[in-house]
Amino acid sequence: MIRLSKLTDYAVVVMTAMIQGDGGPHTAISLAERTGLPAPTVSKILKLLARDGLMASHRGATGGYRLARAPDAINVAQIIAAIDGPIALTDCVEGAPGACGVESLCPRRGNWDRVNRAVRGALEGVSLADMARPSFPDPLLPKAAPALPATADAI
Amino acid sequence: MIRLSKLTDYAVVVMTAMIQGDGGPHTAISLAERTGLPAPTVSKILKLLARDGLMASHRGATGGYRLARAPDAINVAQIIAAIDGPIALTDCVEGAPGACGVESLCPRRGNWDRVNRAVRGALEGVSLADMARPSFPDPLLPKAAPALPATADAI
DNA sequence: GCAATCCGGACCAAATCAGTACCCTTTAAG
DNA sequence: CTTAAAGGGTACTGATTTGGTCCGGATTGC
Ligand code: FES
Ligand code: FES
Repeated sequence: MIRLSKLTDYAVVVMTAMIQGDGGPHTAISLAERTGLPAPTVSKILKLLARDGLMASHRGATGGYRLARAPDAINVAQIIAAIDGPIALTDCVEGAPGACGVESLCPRRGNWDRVNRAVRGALEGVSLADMARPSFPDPLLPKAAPALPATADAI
Repeated sequence: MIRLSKLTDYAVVVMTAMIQGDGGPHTAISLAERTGLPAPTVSKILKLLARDGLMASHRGATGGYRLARAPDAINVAQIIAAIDGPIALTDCVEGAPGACGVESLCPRRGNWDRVNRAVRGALEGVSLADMARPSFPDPLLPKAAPALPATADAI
């Protein structure tokens, strides 16, 4: 299974929790209470998100975090990049020499970039606003990725 | 970084090495020599691929492995599924109750399926034949995923 | 000044993964 | 029939990554 780190999952939970509140700033502790996640973990996530510019932080006595942009201007790719680092599936990515142990023998160094690009594009097609929609049983896909004709659901 | 397991990377290396040989069966040891990977690891990979029907194996004295299908009839999603298991980015996928610890509080259970579908579609758009192409500096994307307007290359 | 809040990093335990080894079954060659 | 060569399966171990926690310091409002 291509594991997305659990922290990234939590990040989406926290961010959607912020959407549902009013526009005011949210403190890390209040978000932890509303999401049921441990407070230090929430704090860690918020810090990572703020570092990448997805959150606007305000220090001091009445400080807190706010979303830096509108929910539909934030996509899943950005959240993943903030928590897990750049989106690259393999070690043999473009700029890293010597990362892959067999690169001297492997004639296909760099072709994973095509895969990376495809995945990245798919992730950019899903916004935070999409994730925040309460539930949608129908596969209407109003603004998701261009819906390849997925061969089967269970691959 | 969304890590794809290193074994999956190796699987593509091994499979492309098979393409470049003649049509005859390849033994695990000969493939290990040609790819520079340790023999037990190659054997393990081949076993996994054979179990999922991507390889045709022949036992006995003159046995070996062959590709079960043409290179352009095998896509990256299938290889990943064979090595890493089903493609699902998060623990909170459709059929797993209790997998995610916060599911009772999280109102968005199941929305990750949209992301999963998008990624899966992107992966299905890249075939093994694409990966075997010696090198392609141009982003023509002859048969890759429908190319969303990627915002930037460095996300 | 004081209290509340964010900031940055270090730290540890648990889970996962890569790699290896072992033994069994199957098949073809001699 | 016997033997050797190859895949099939499983179990084990060390290394790596991850999730989660903690603490001291900086910043702002009351
Ligand atoms: S360089 Fe890593 S797979 Fe070839
Ligand atoms: S159920 Fe897992 S994120 Fe909500």
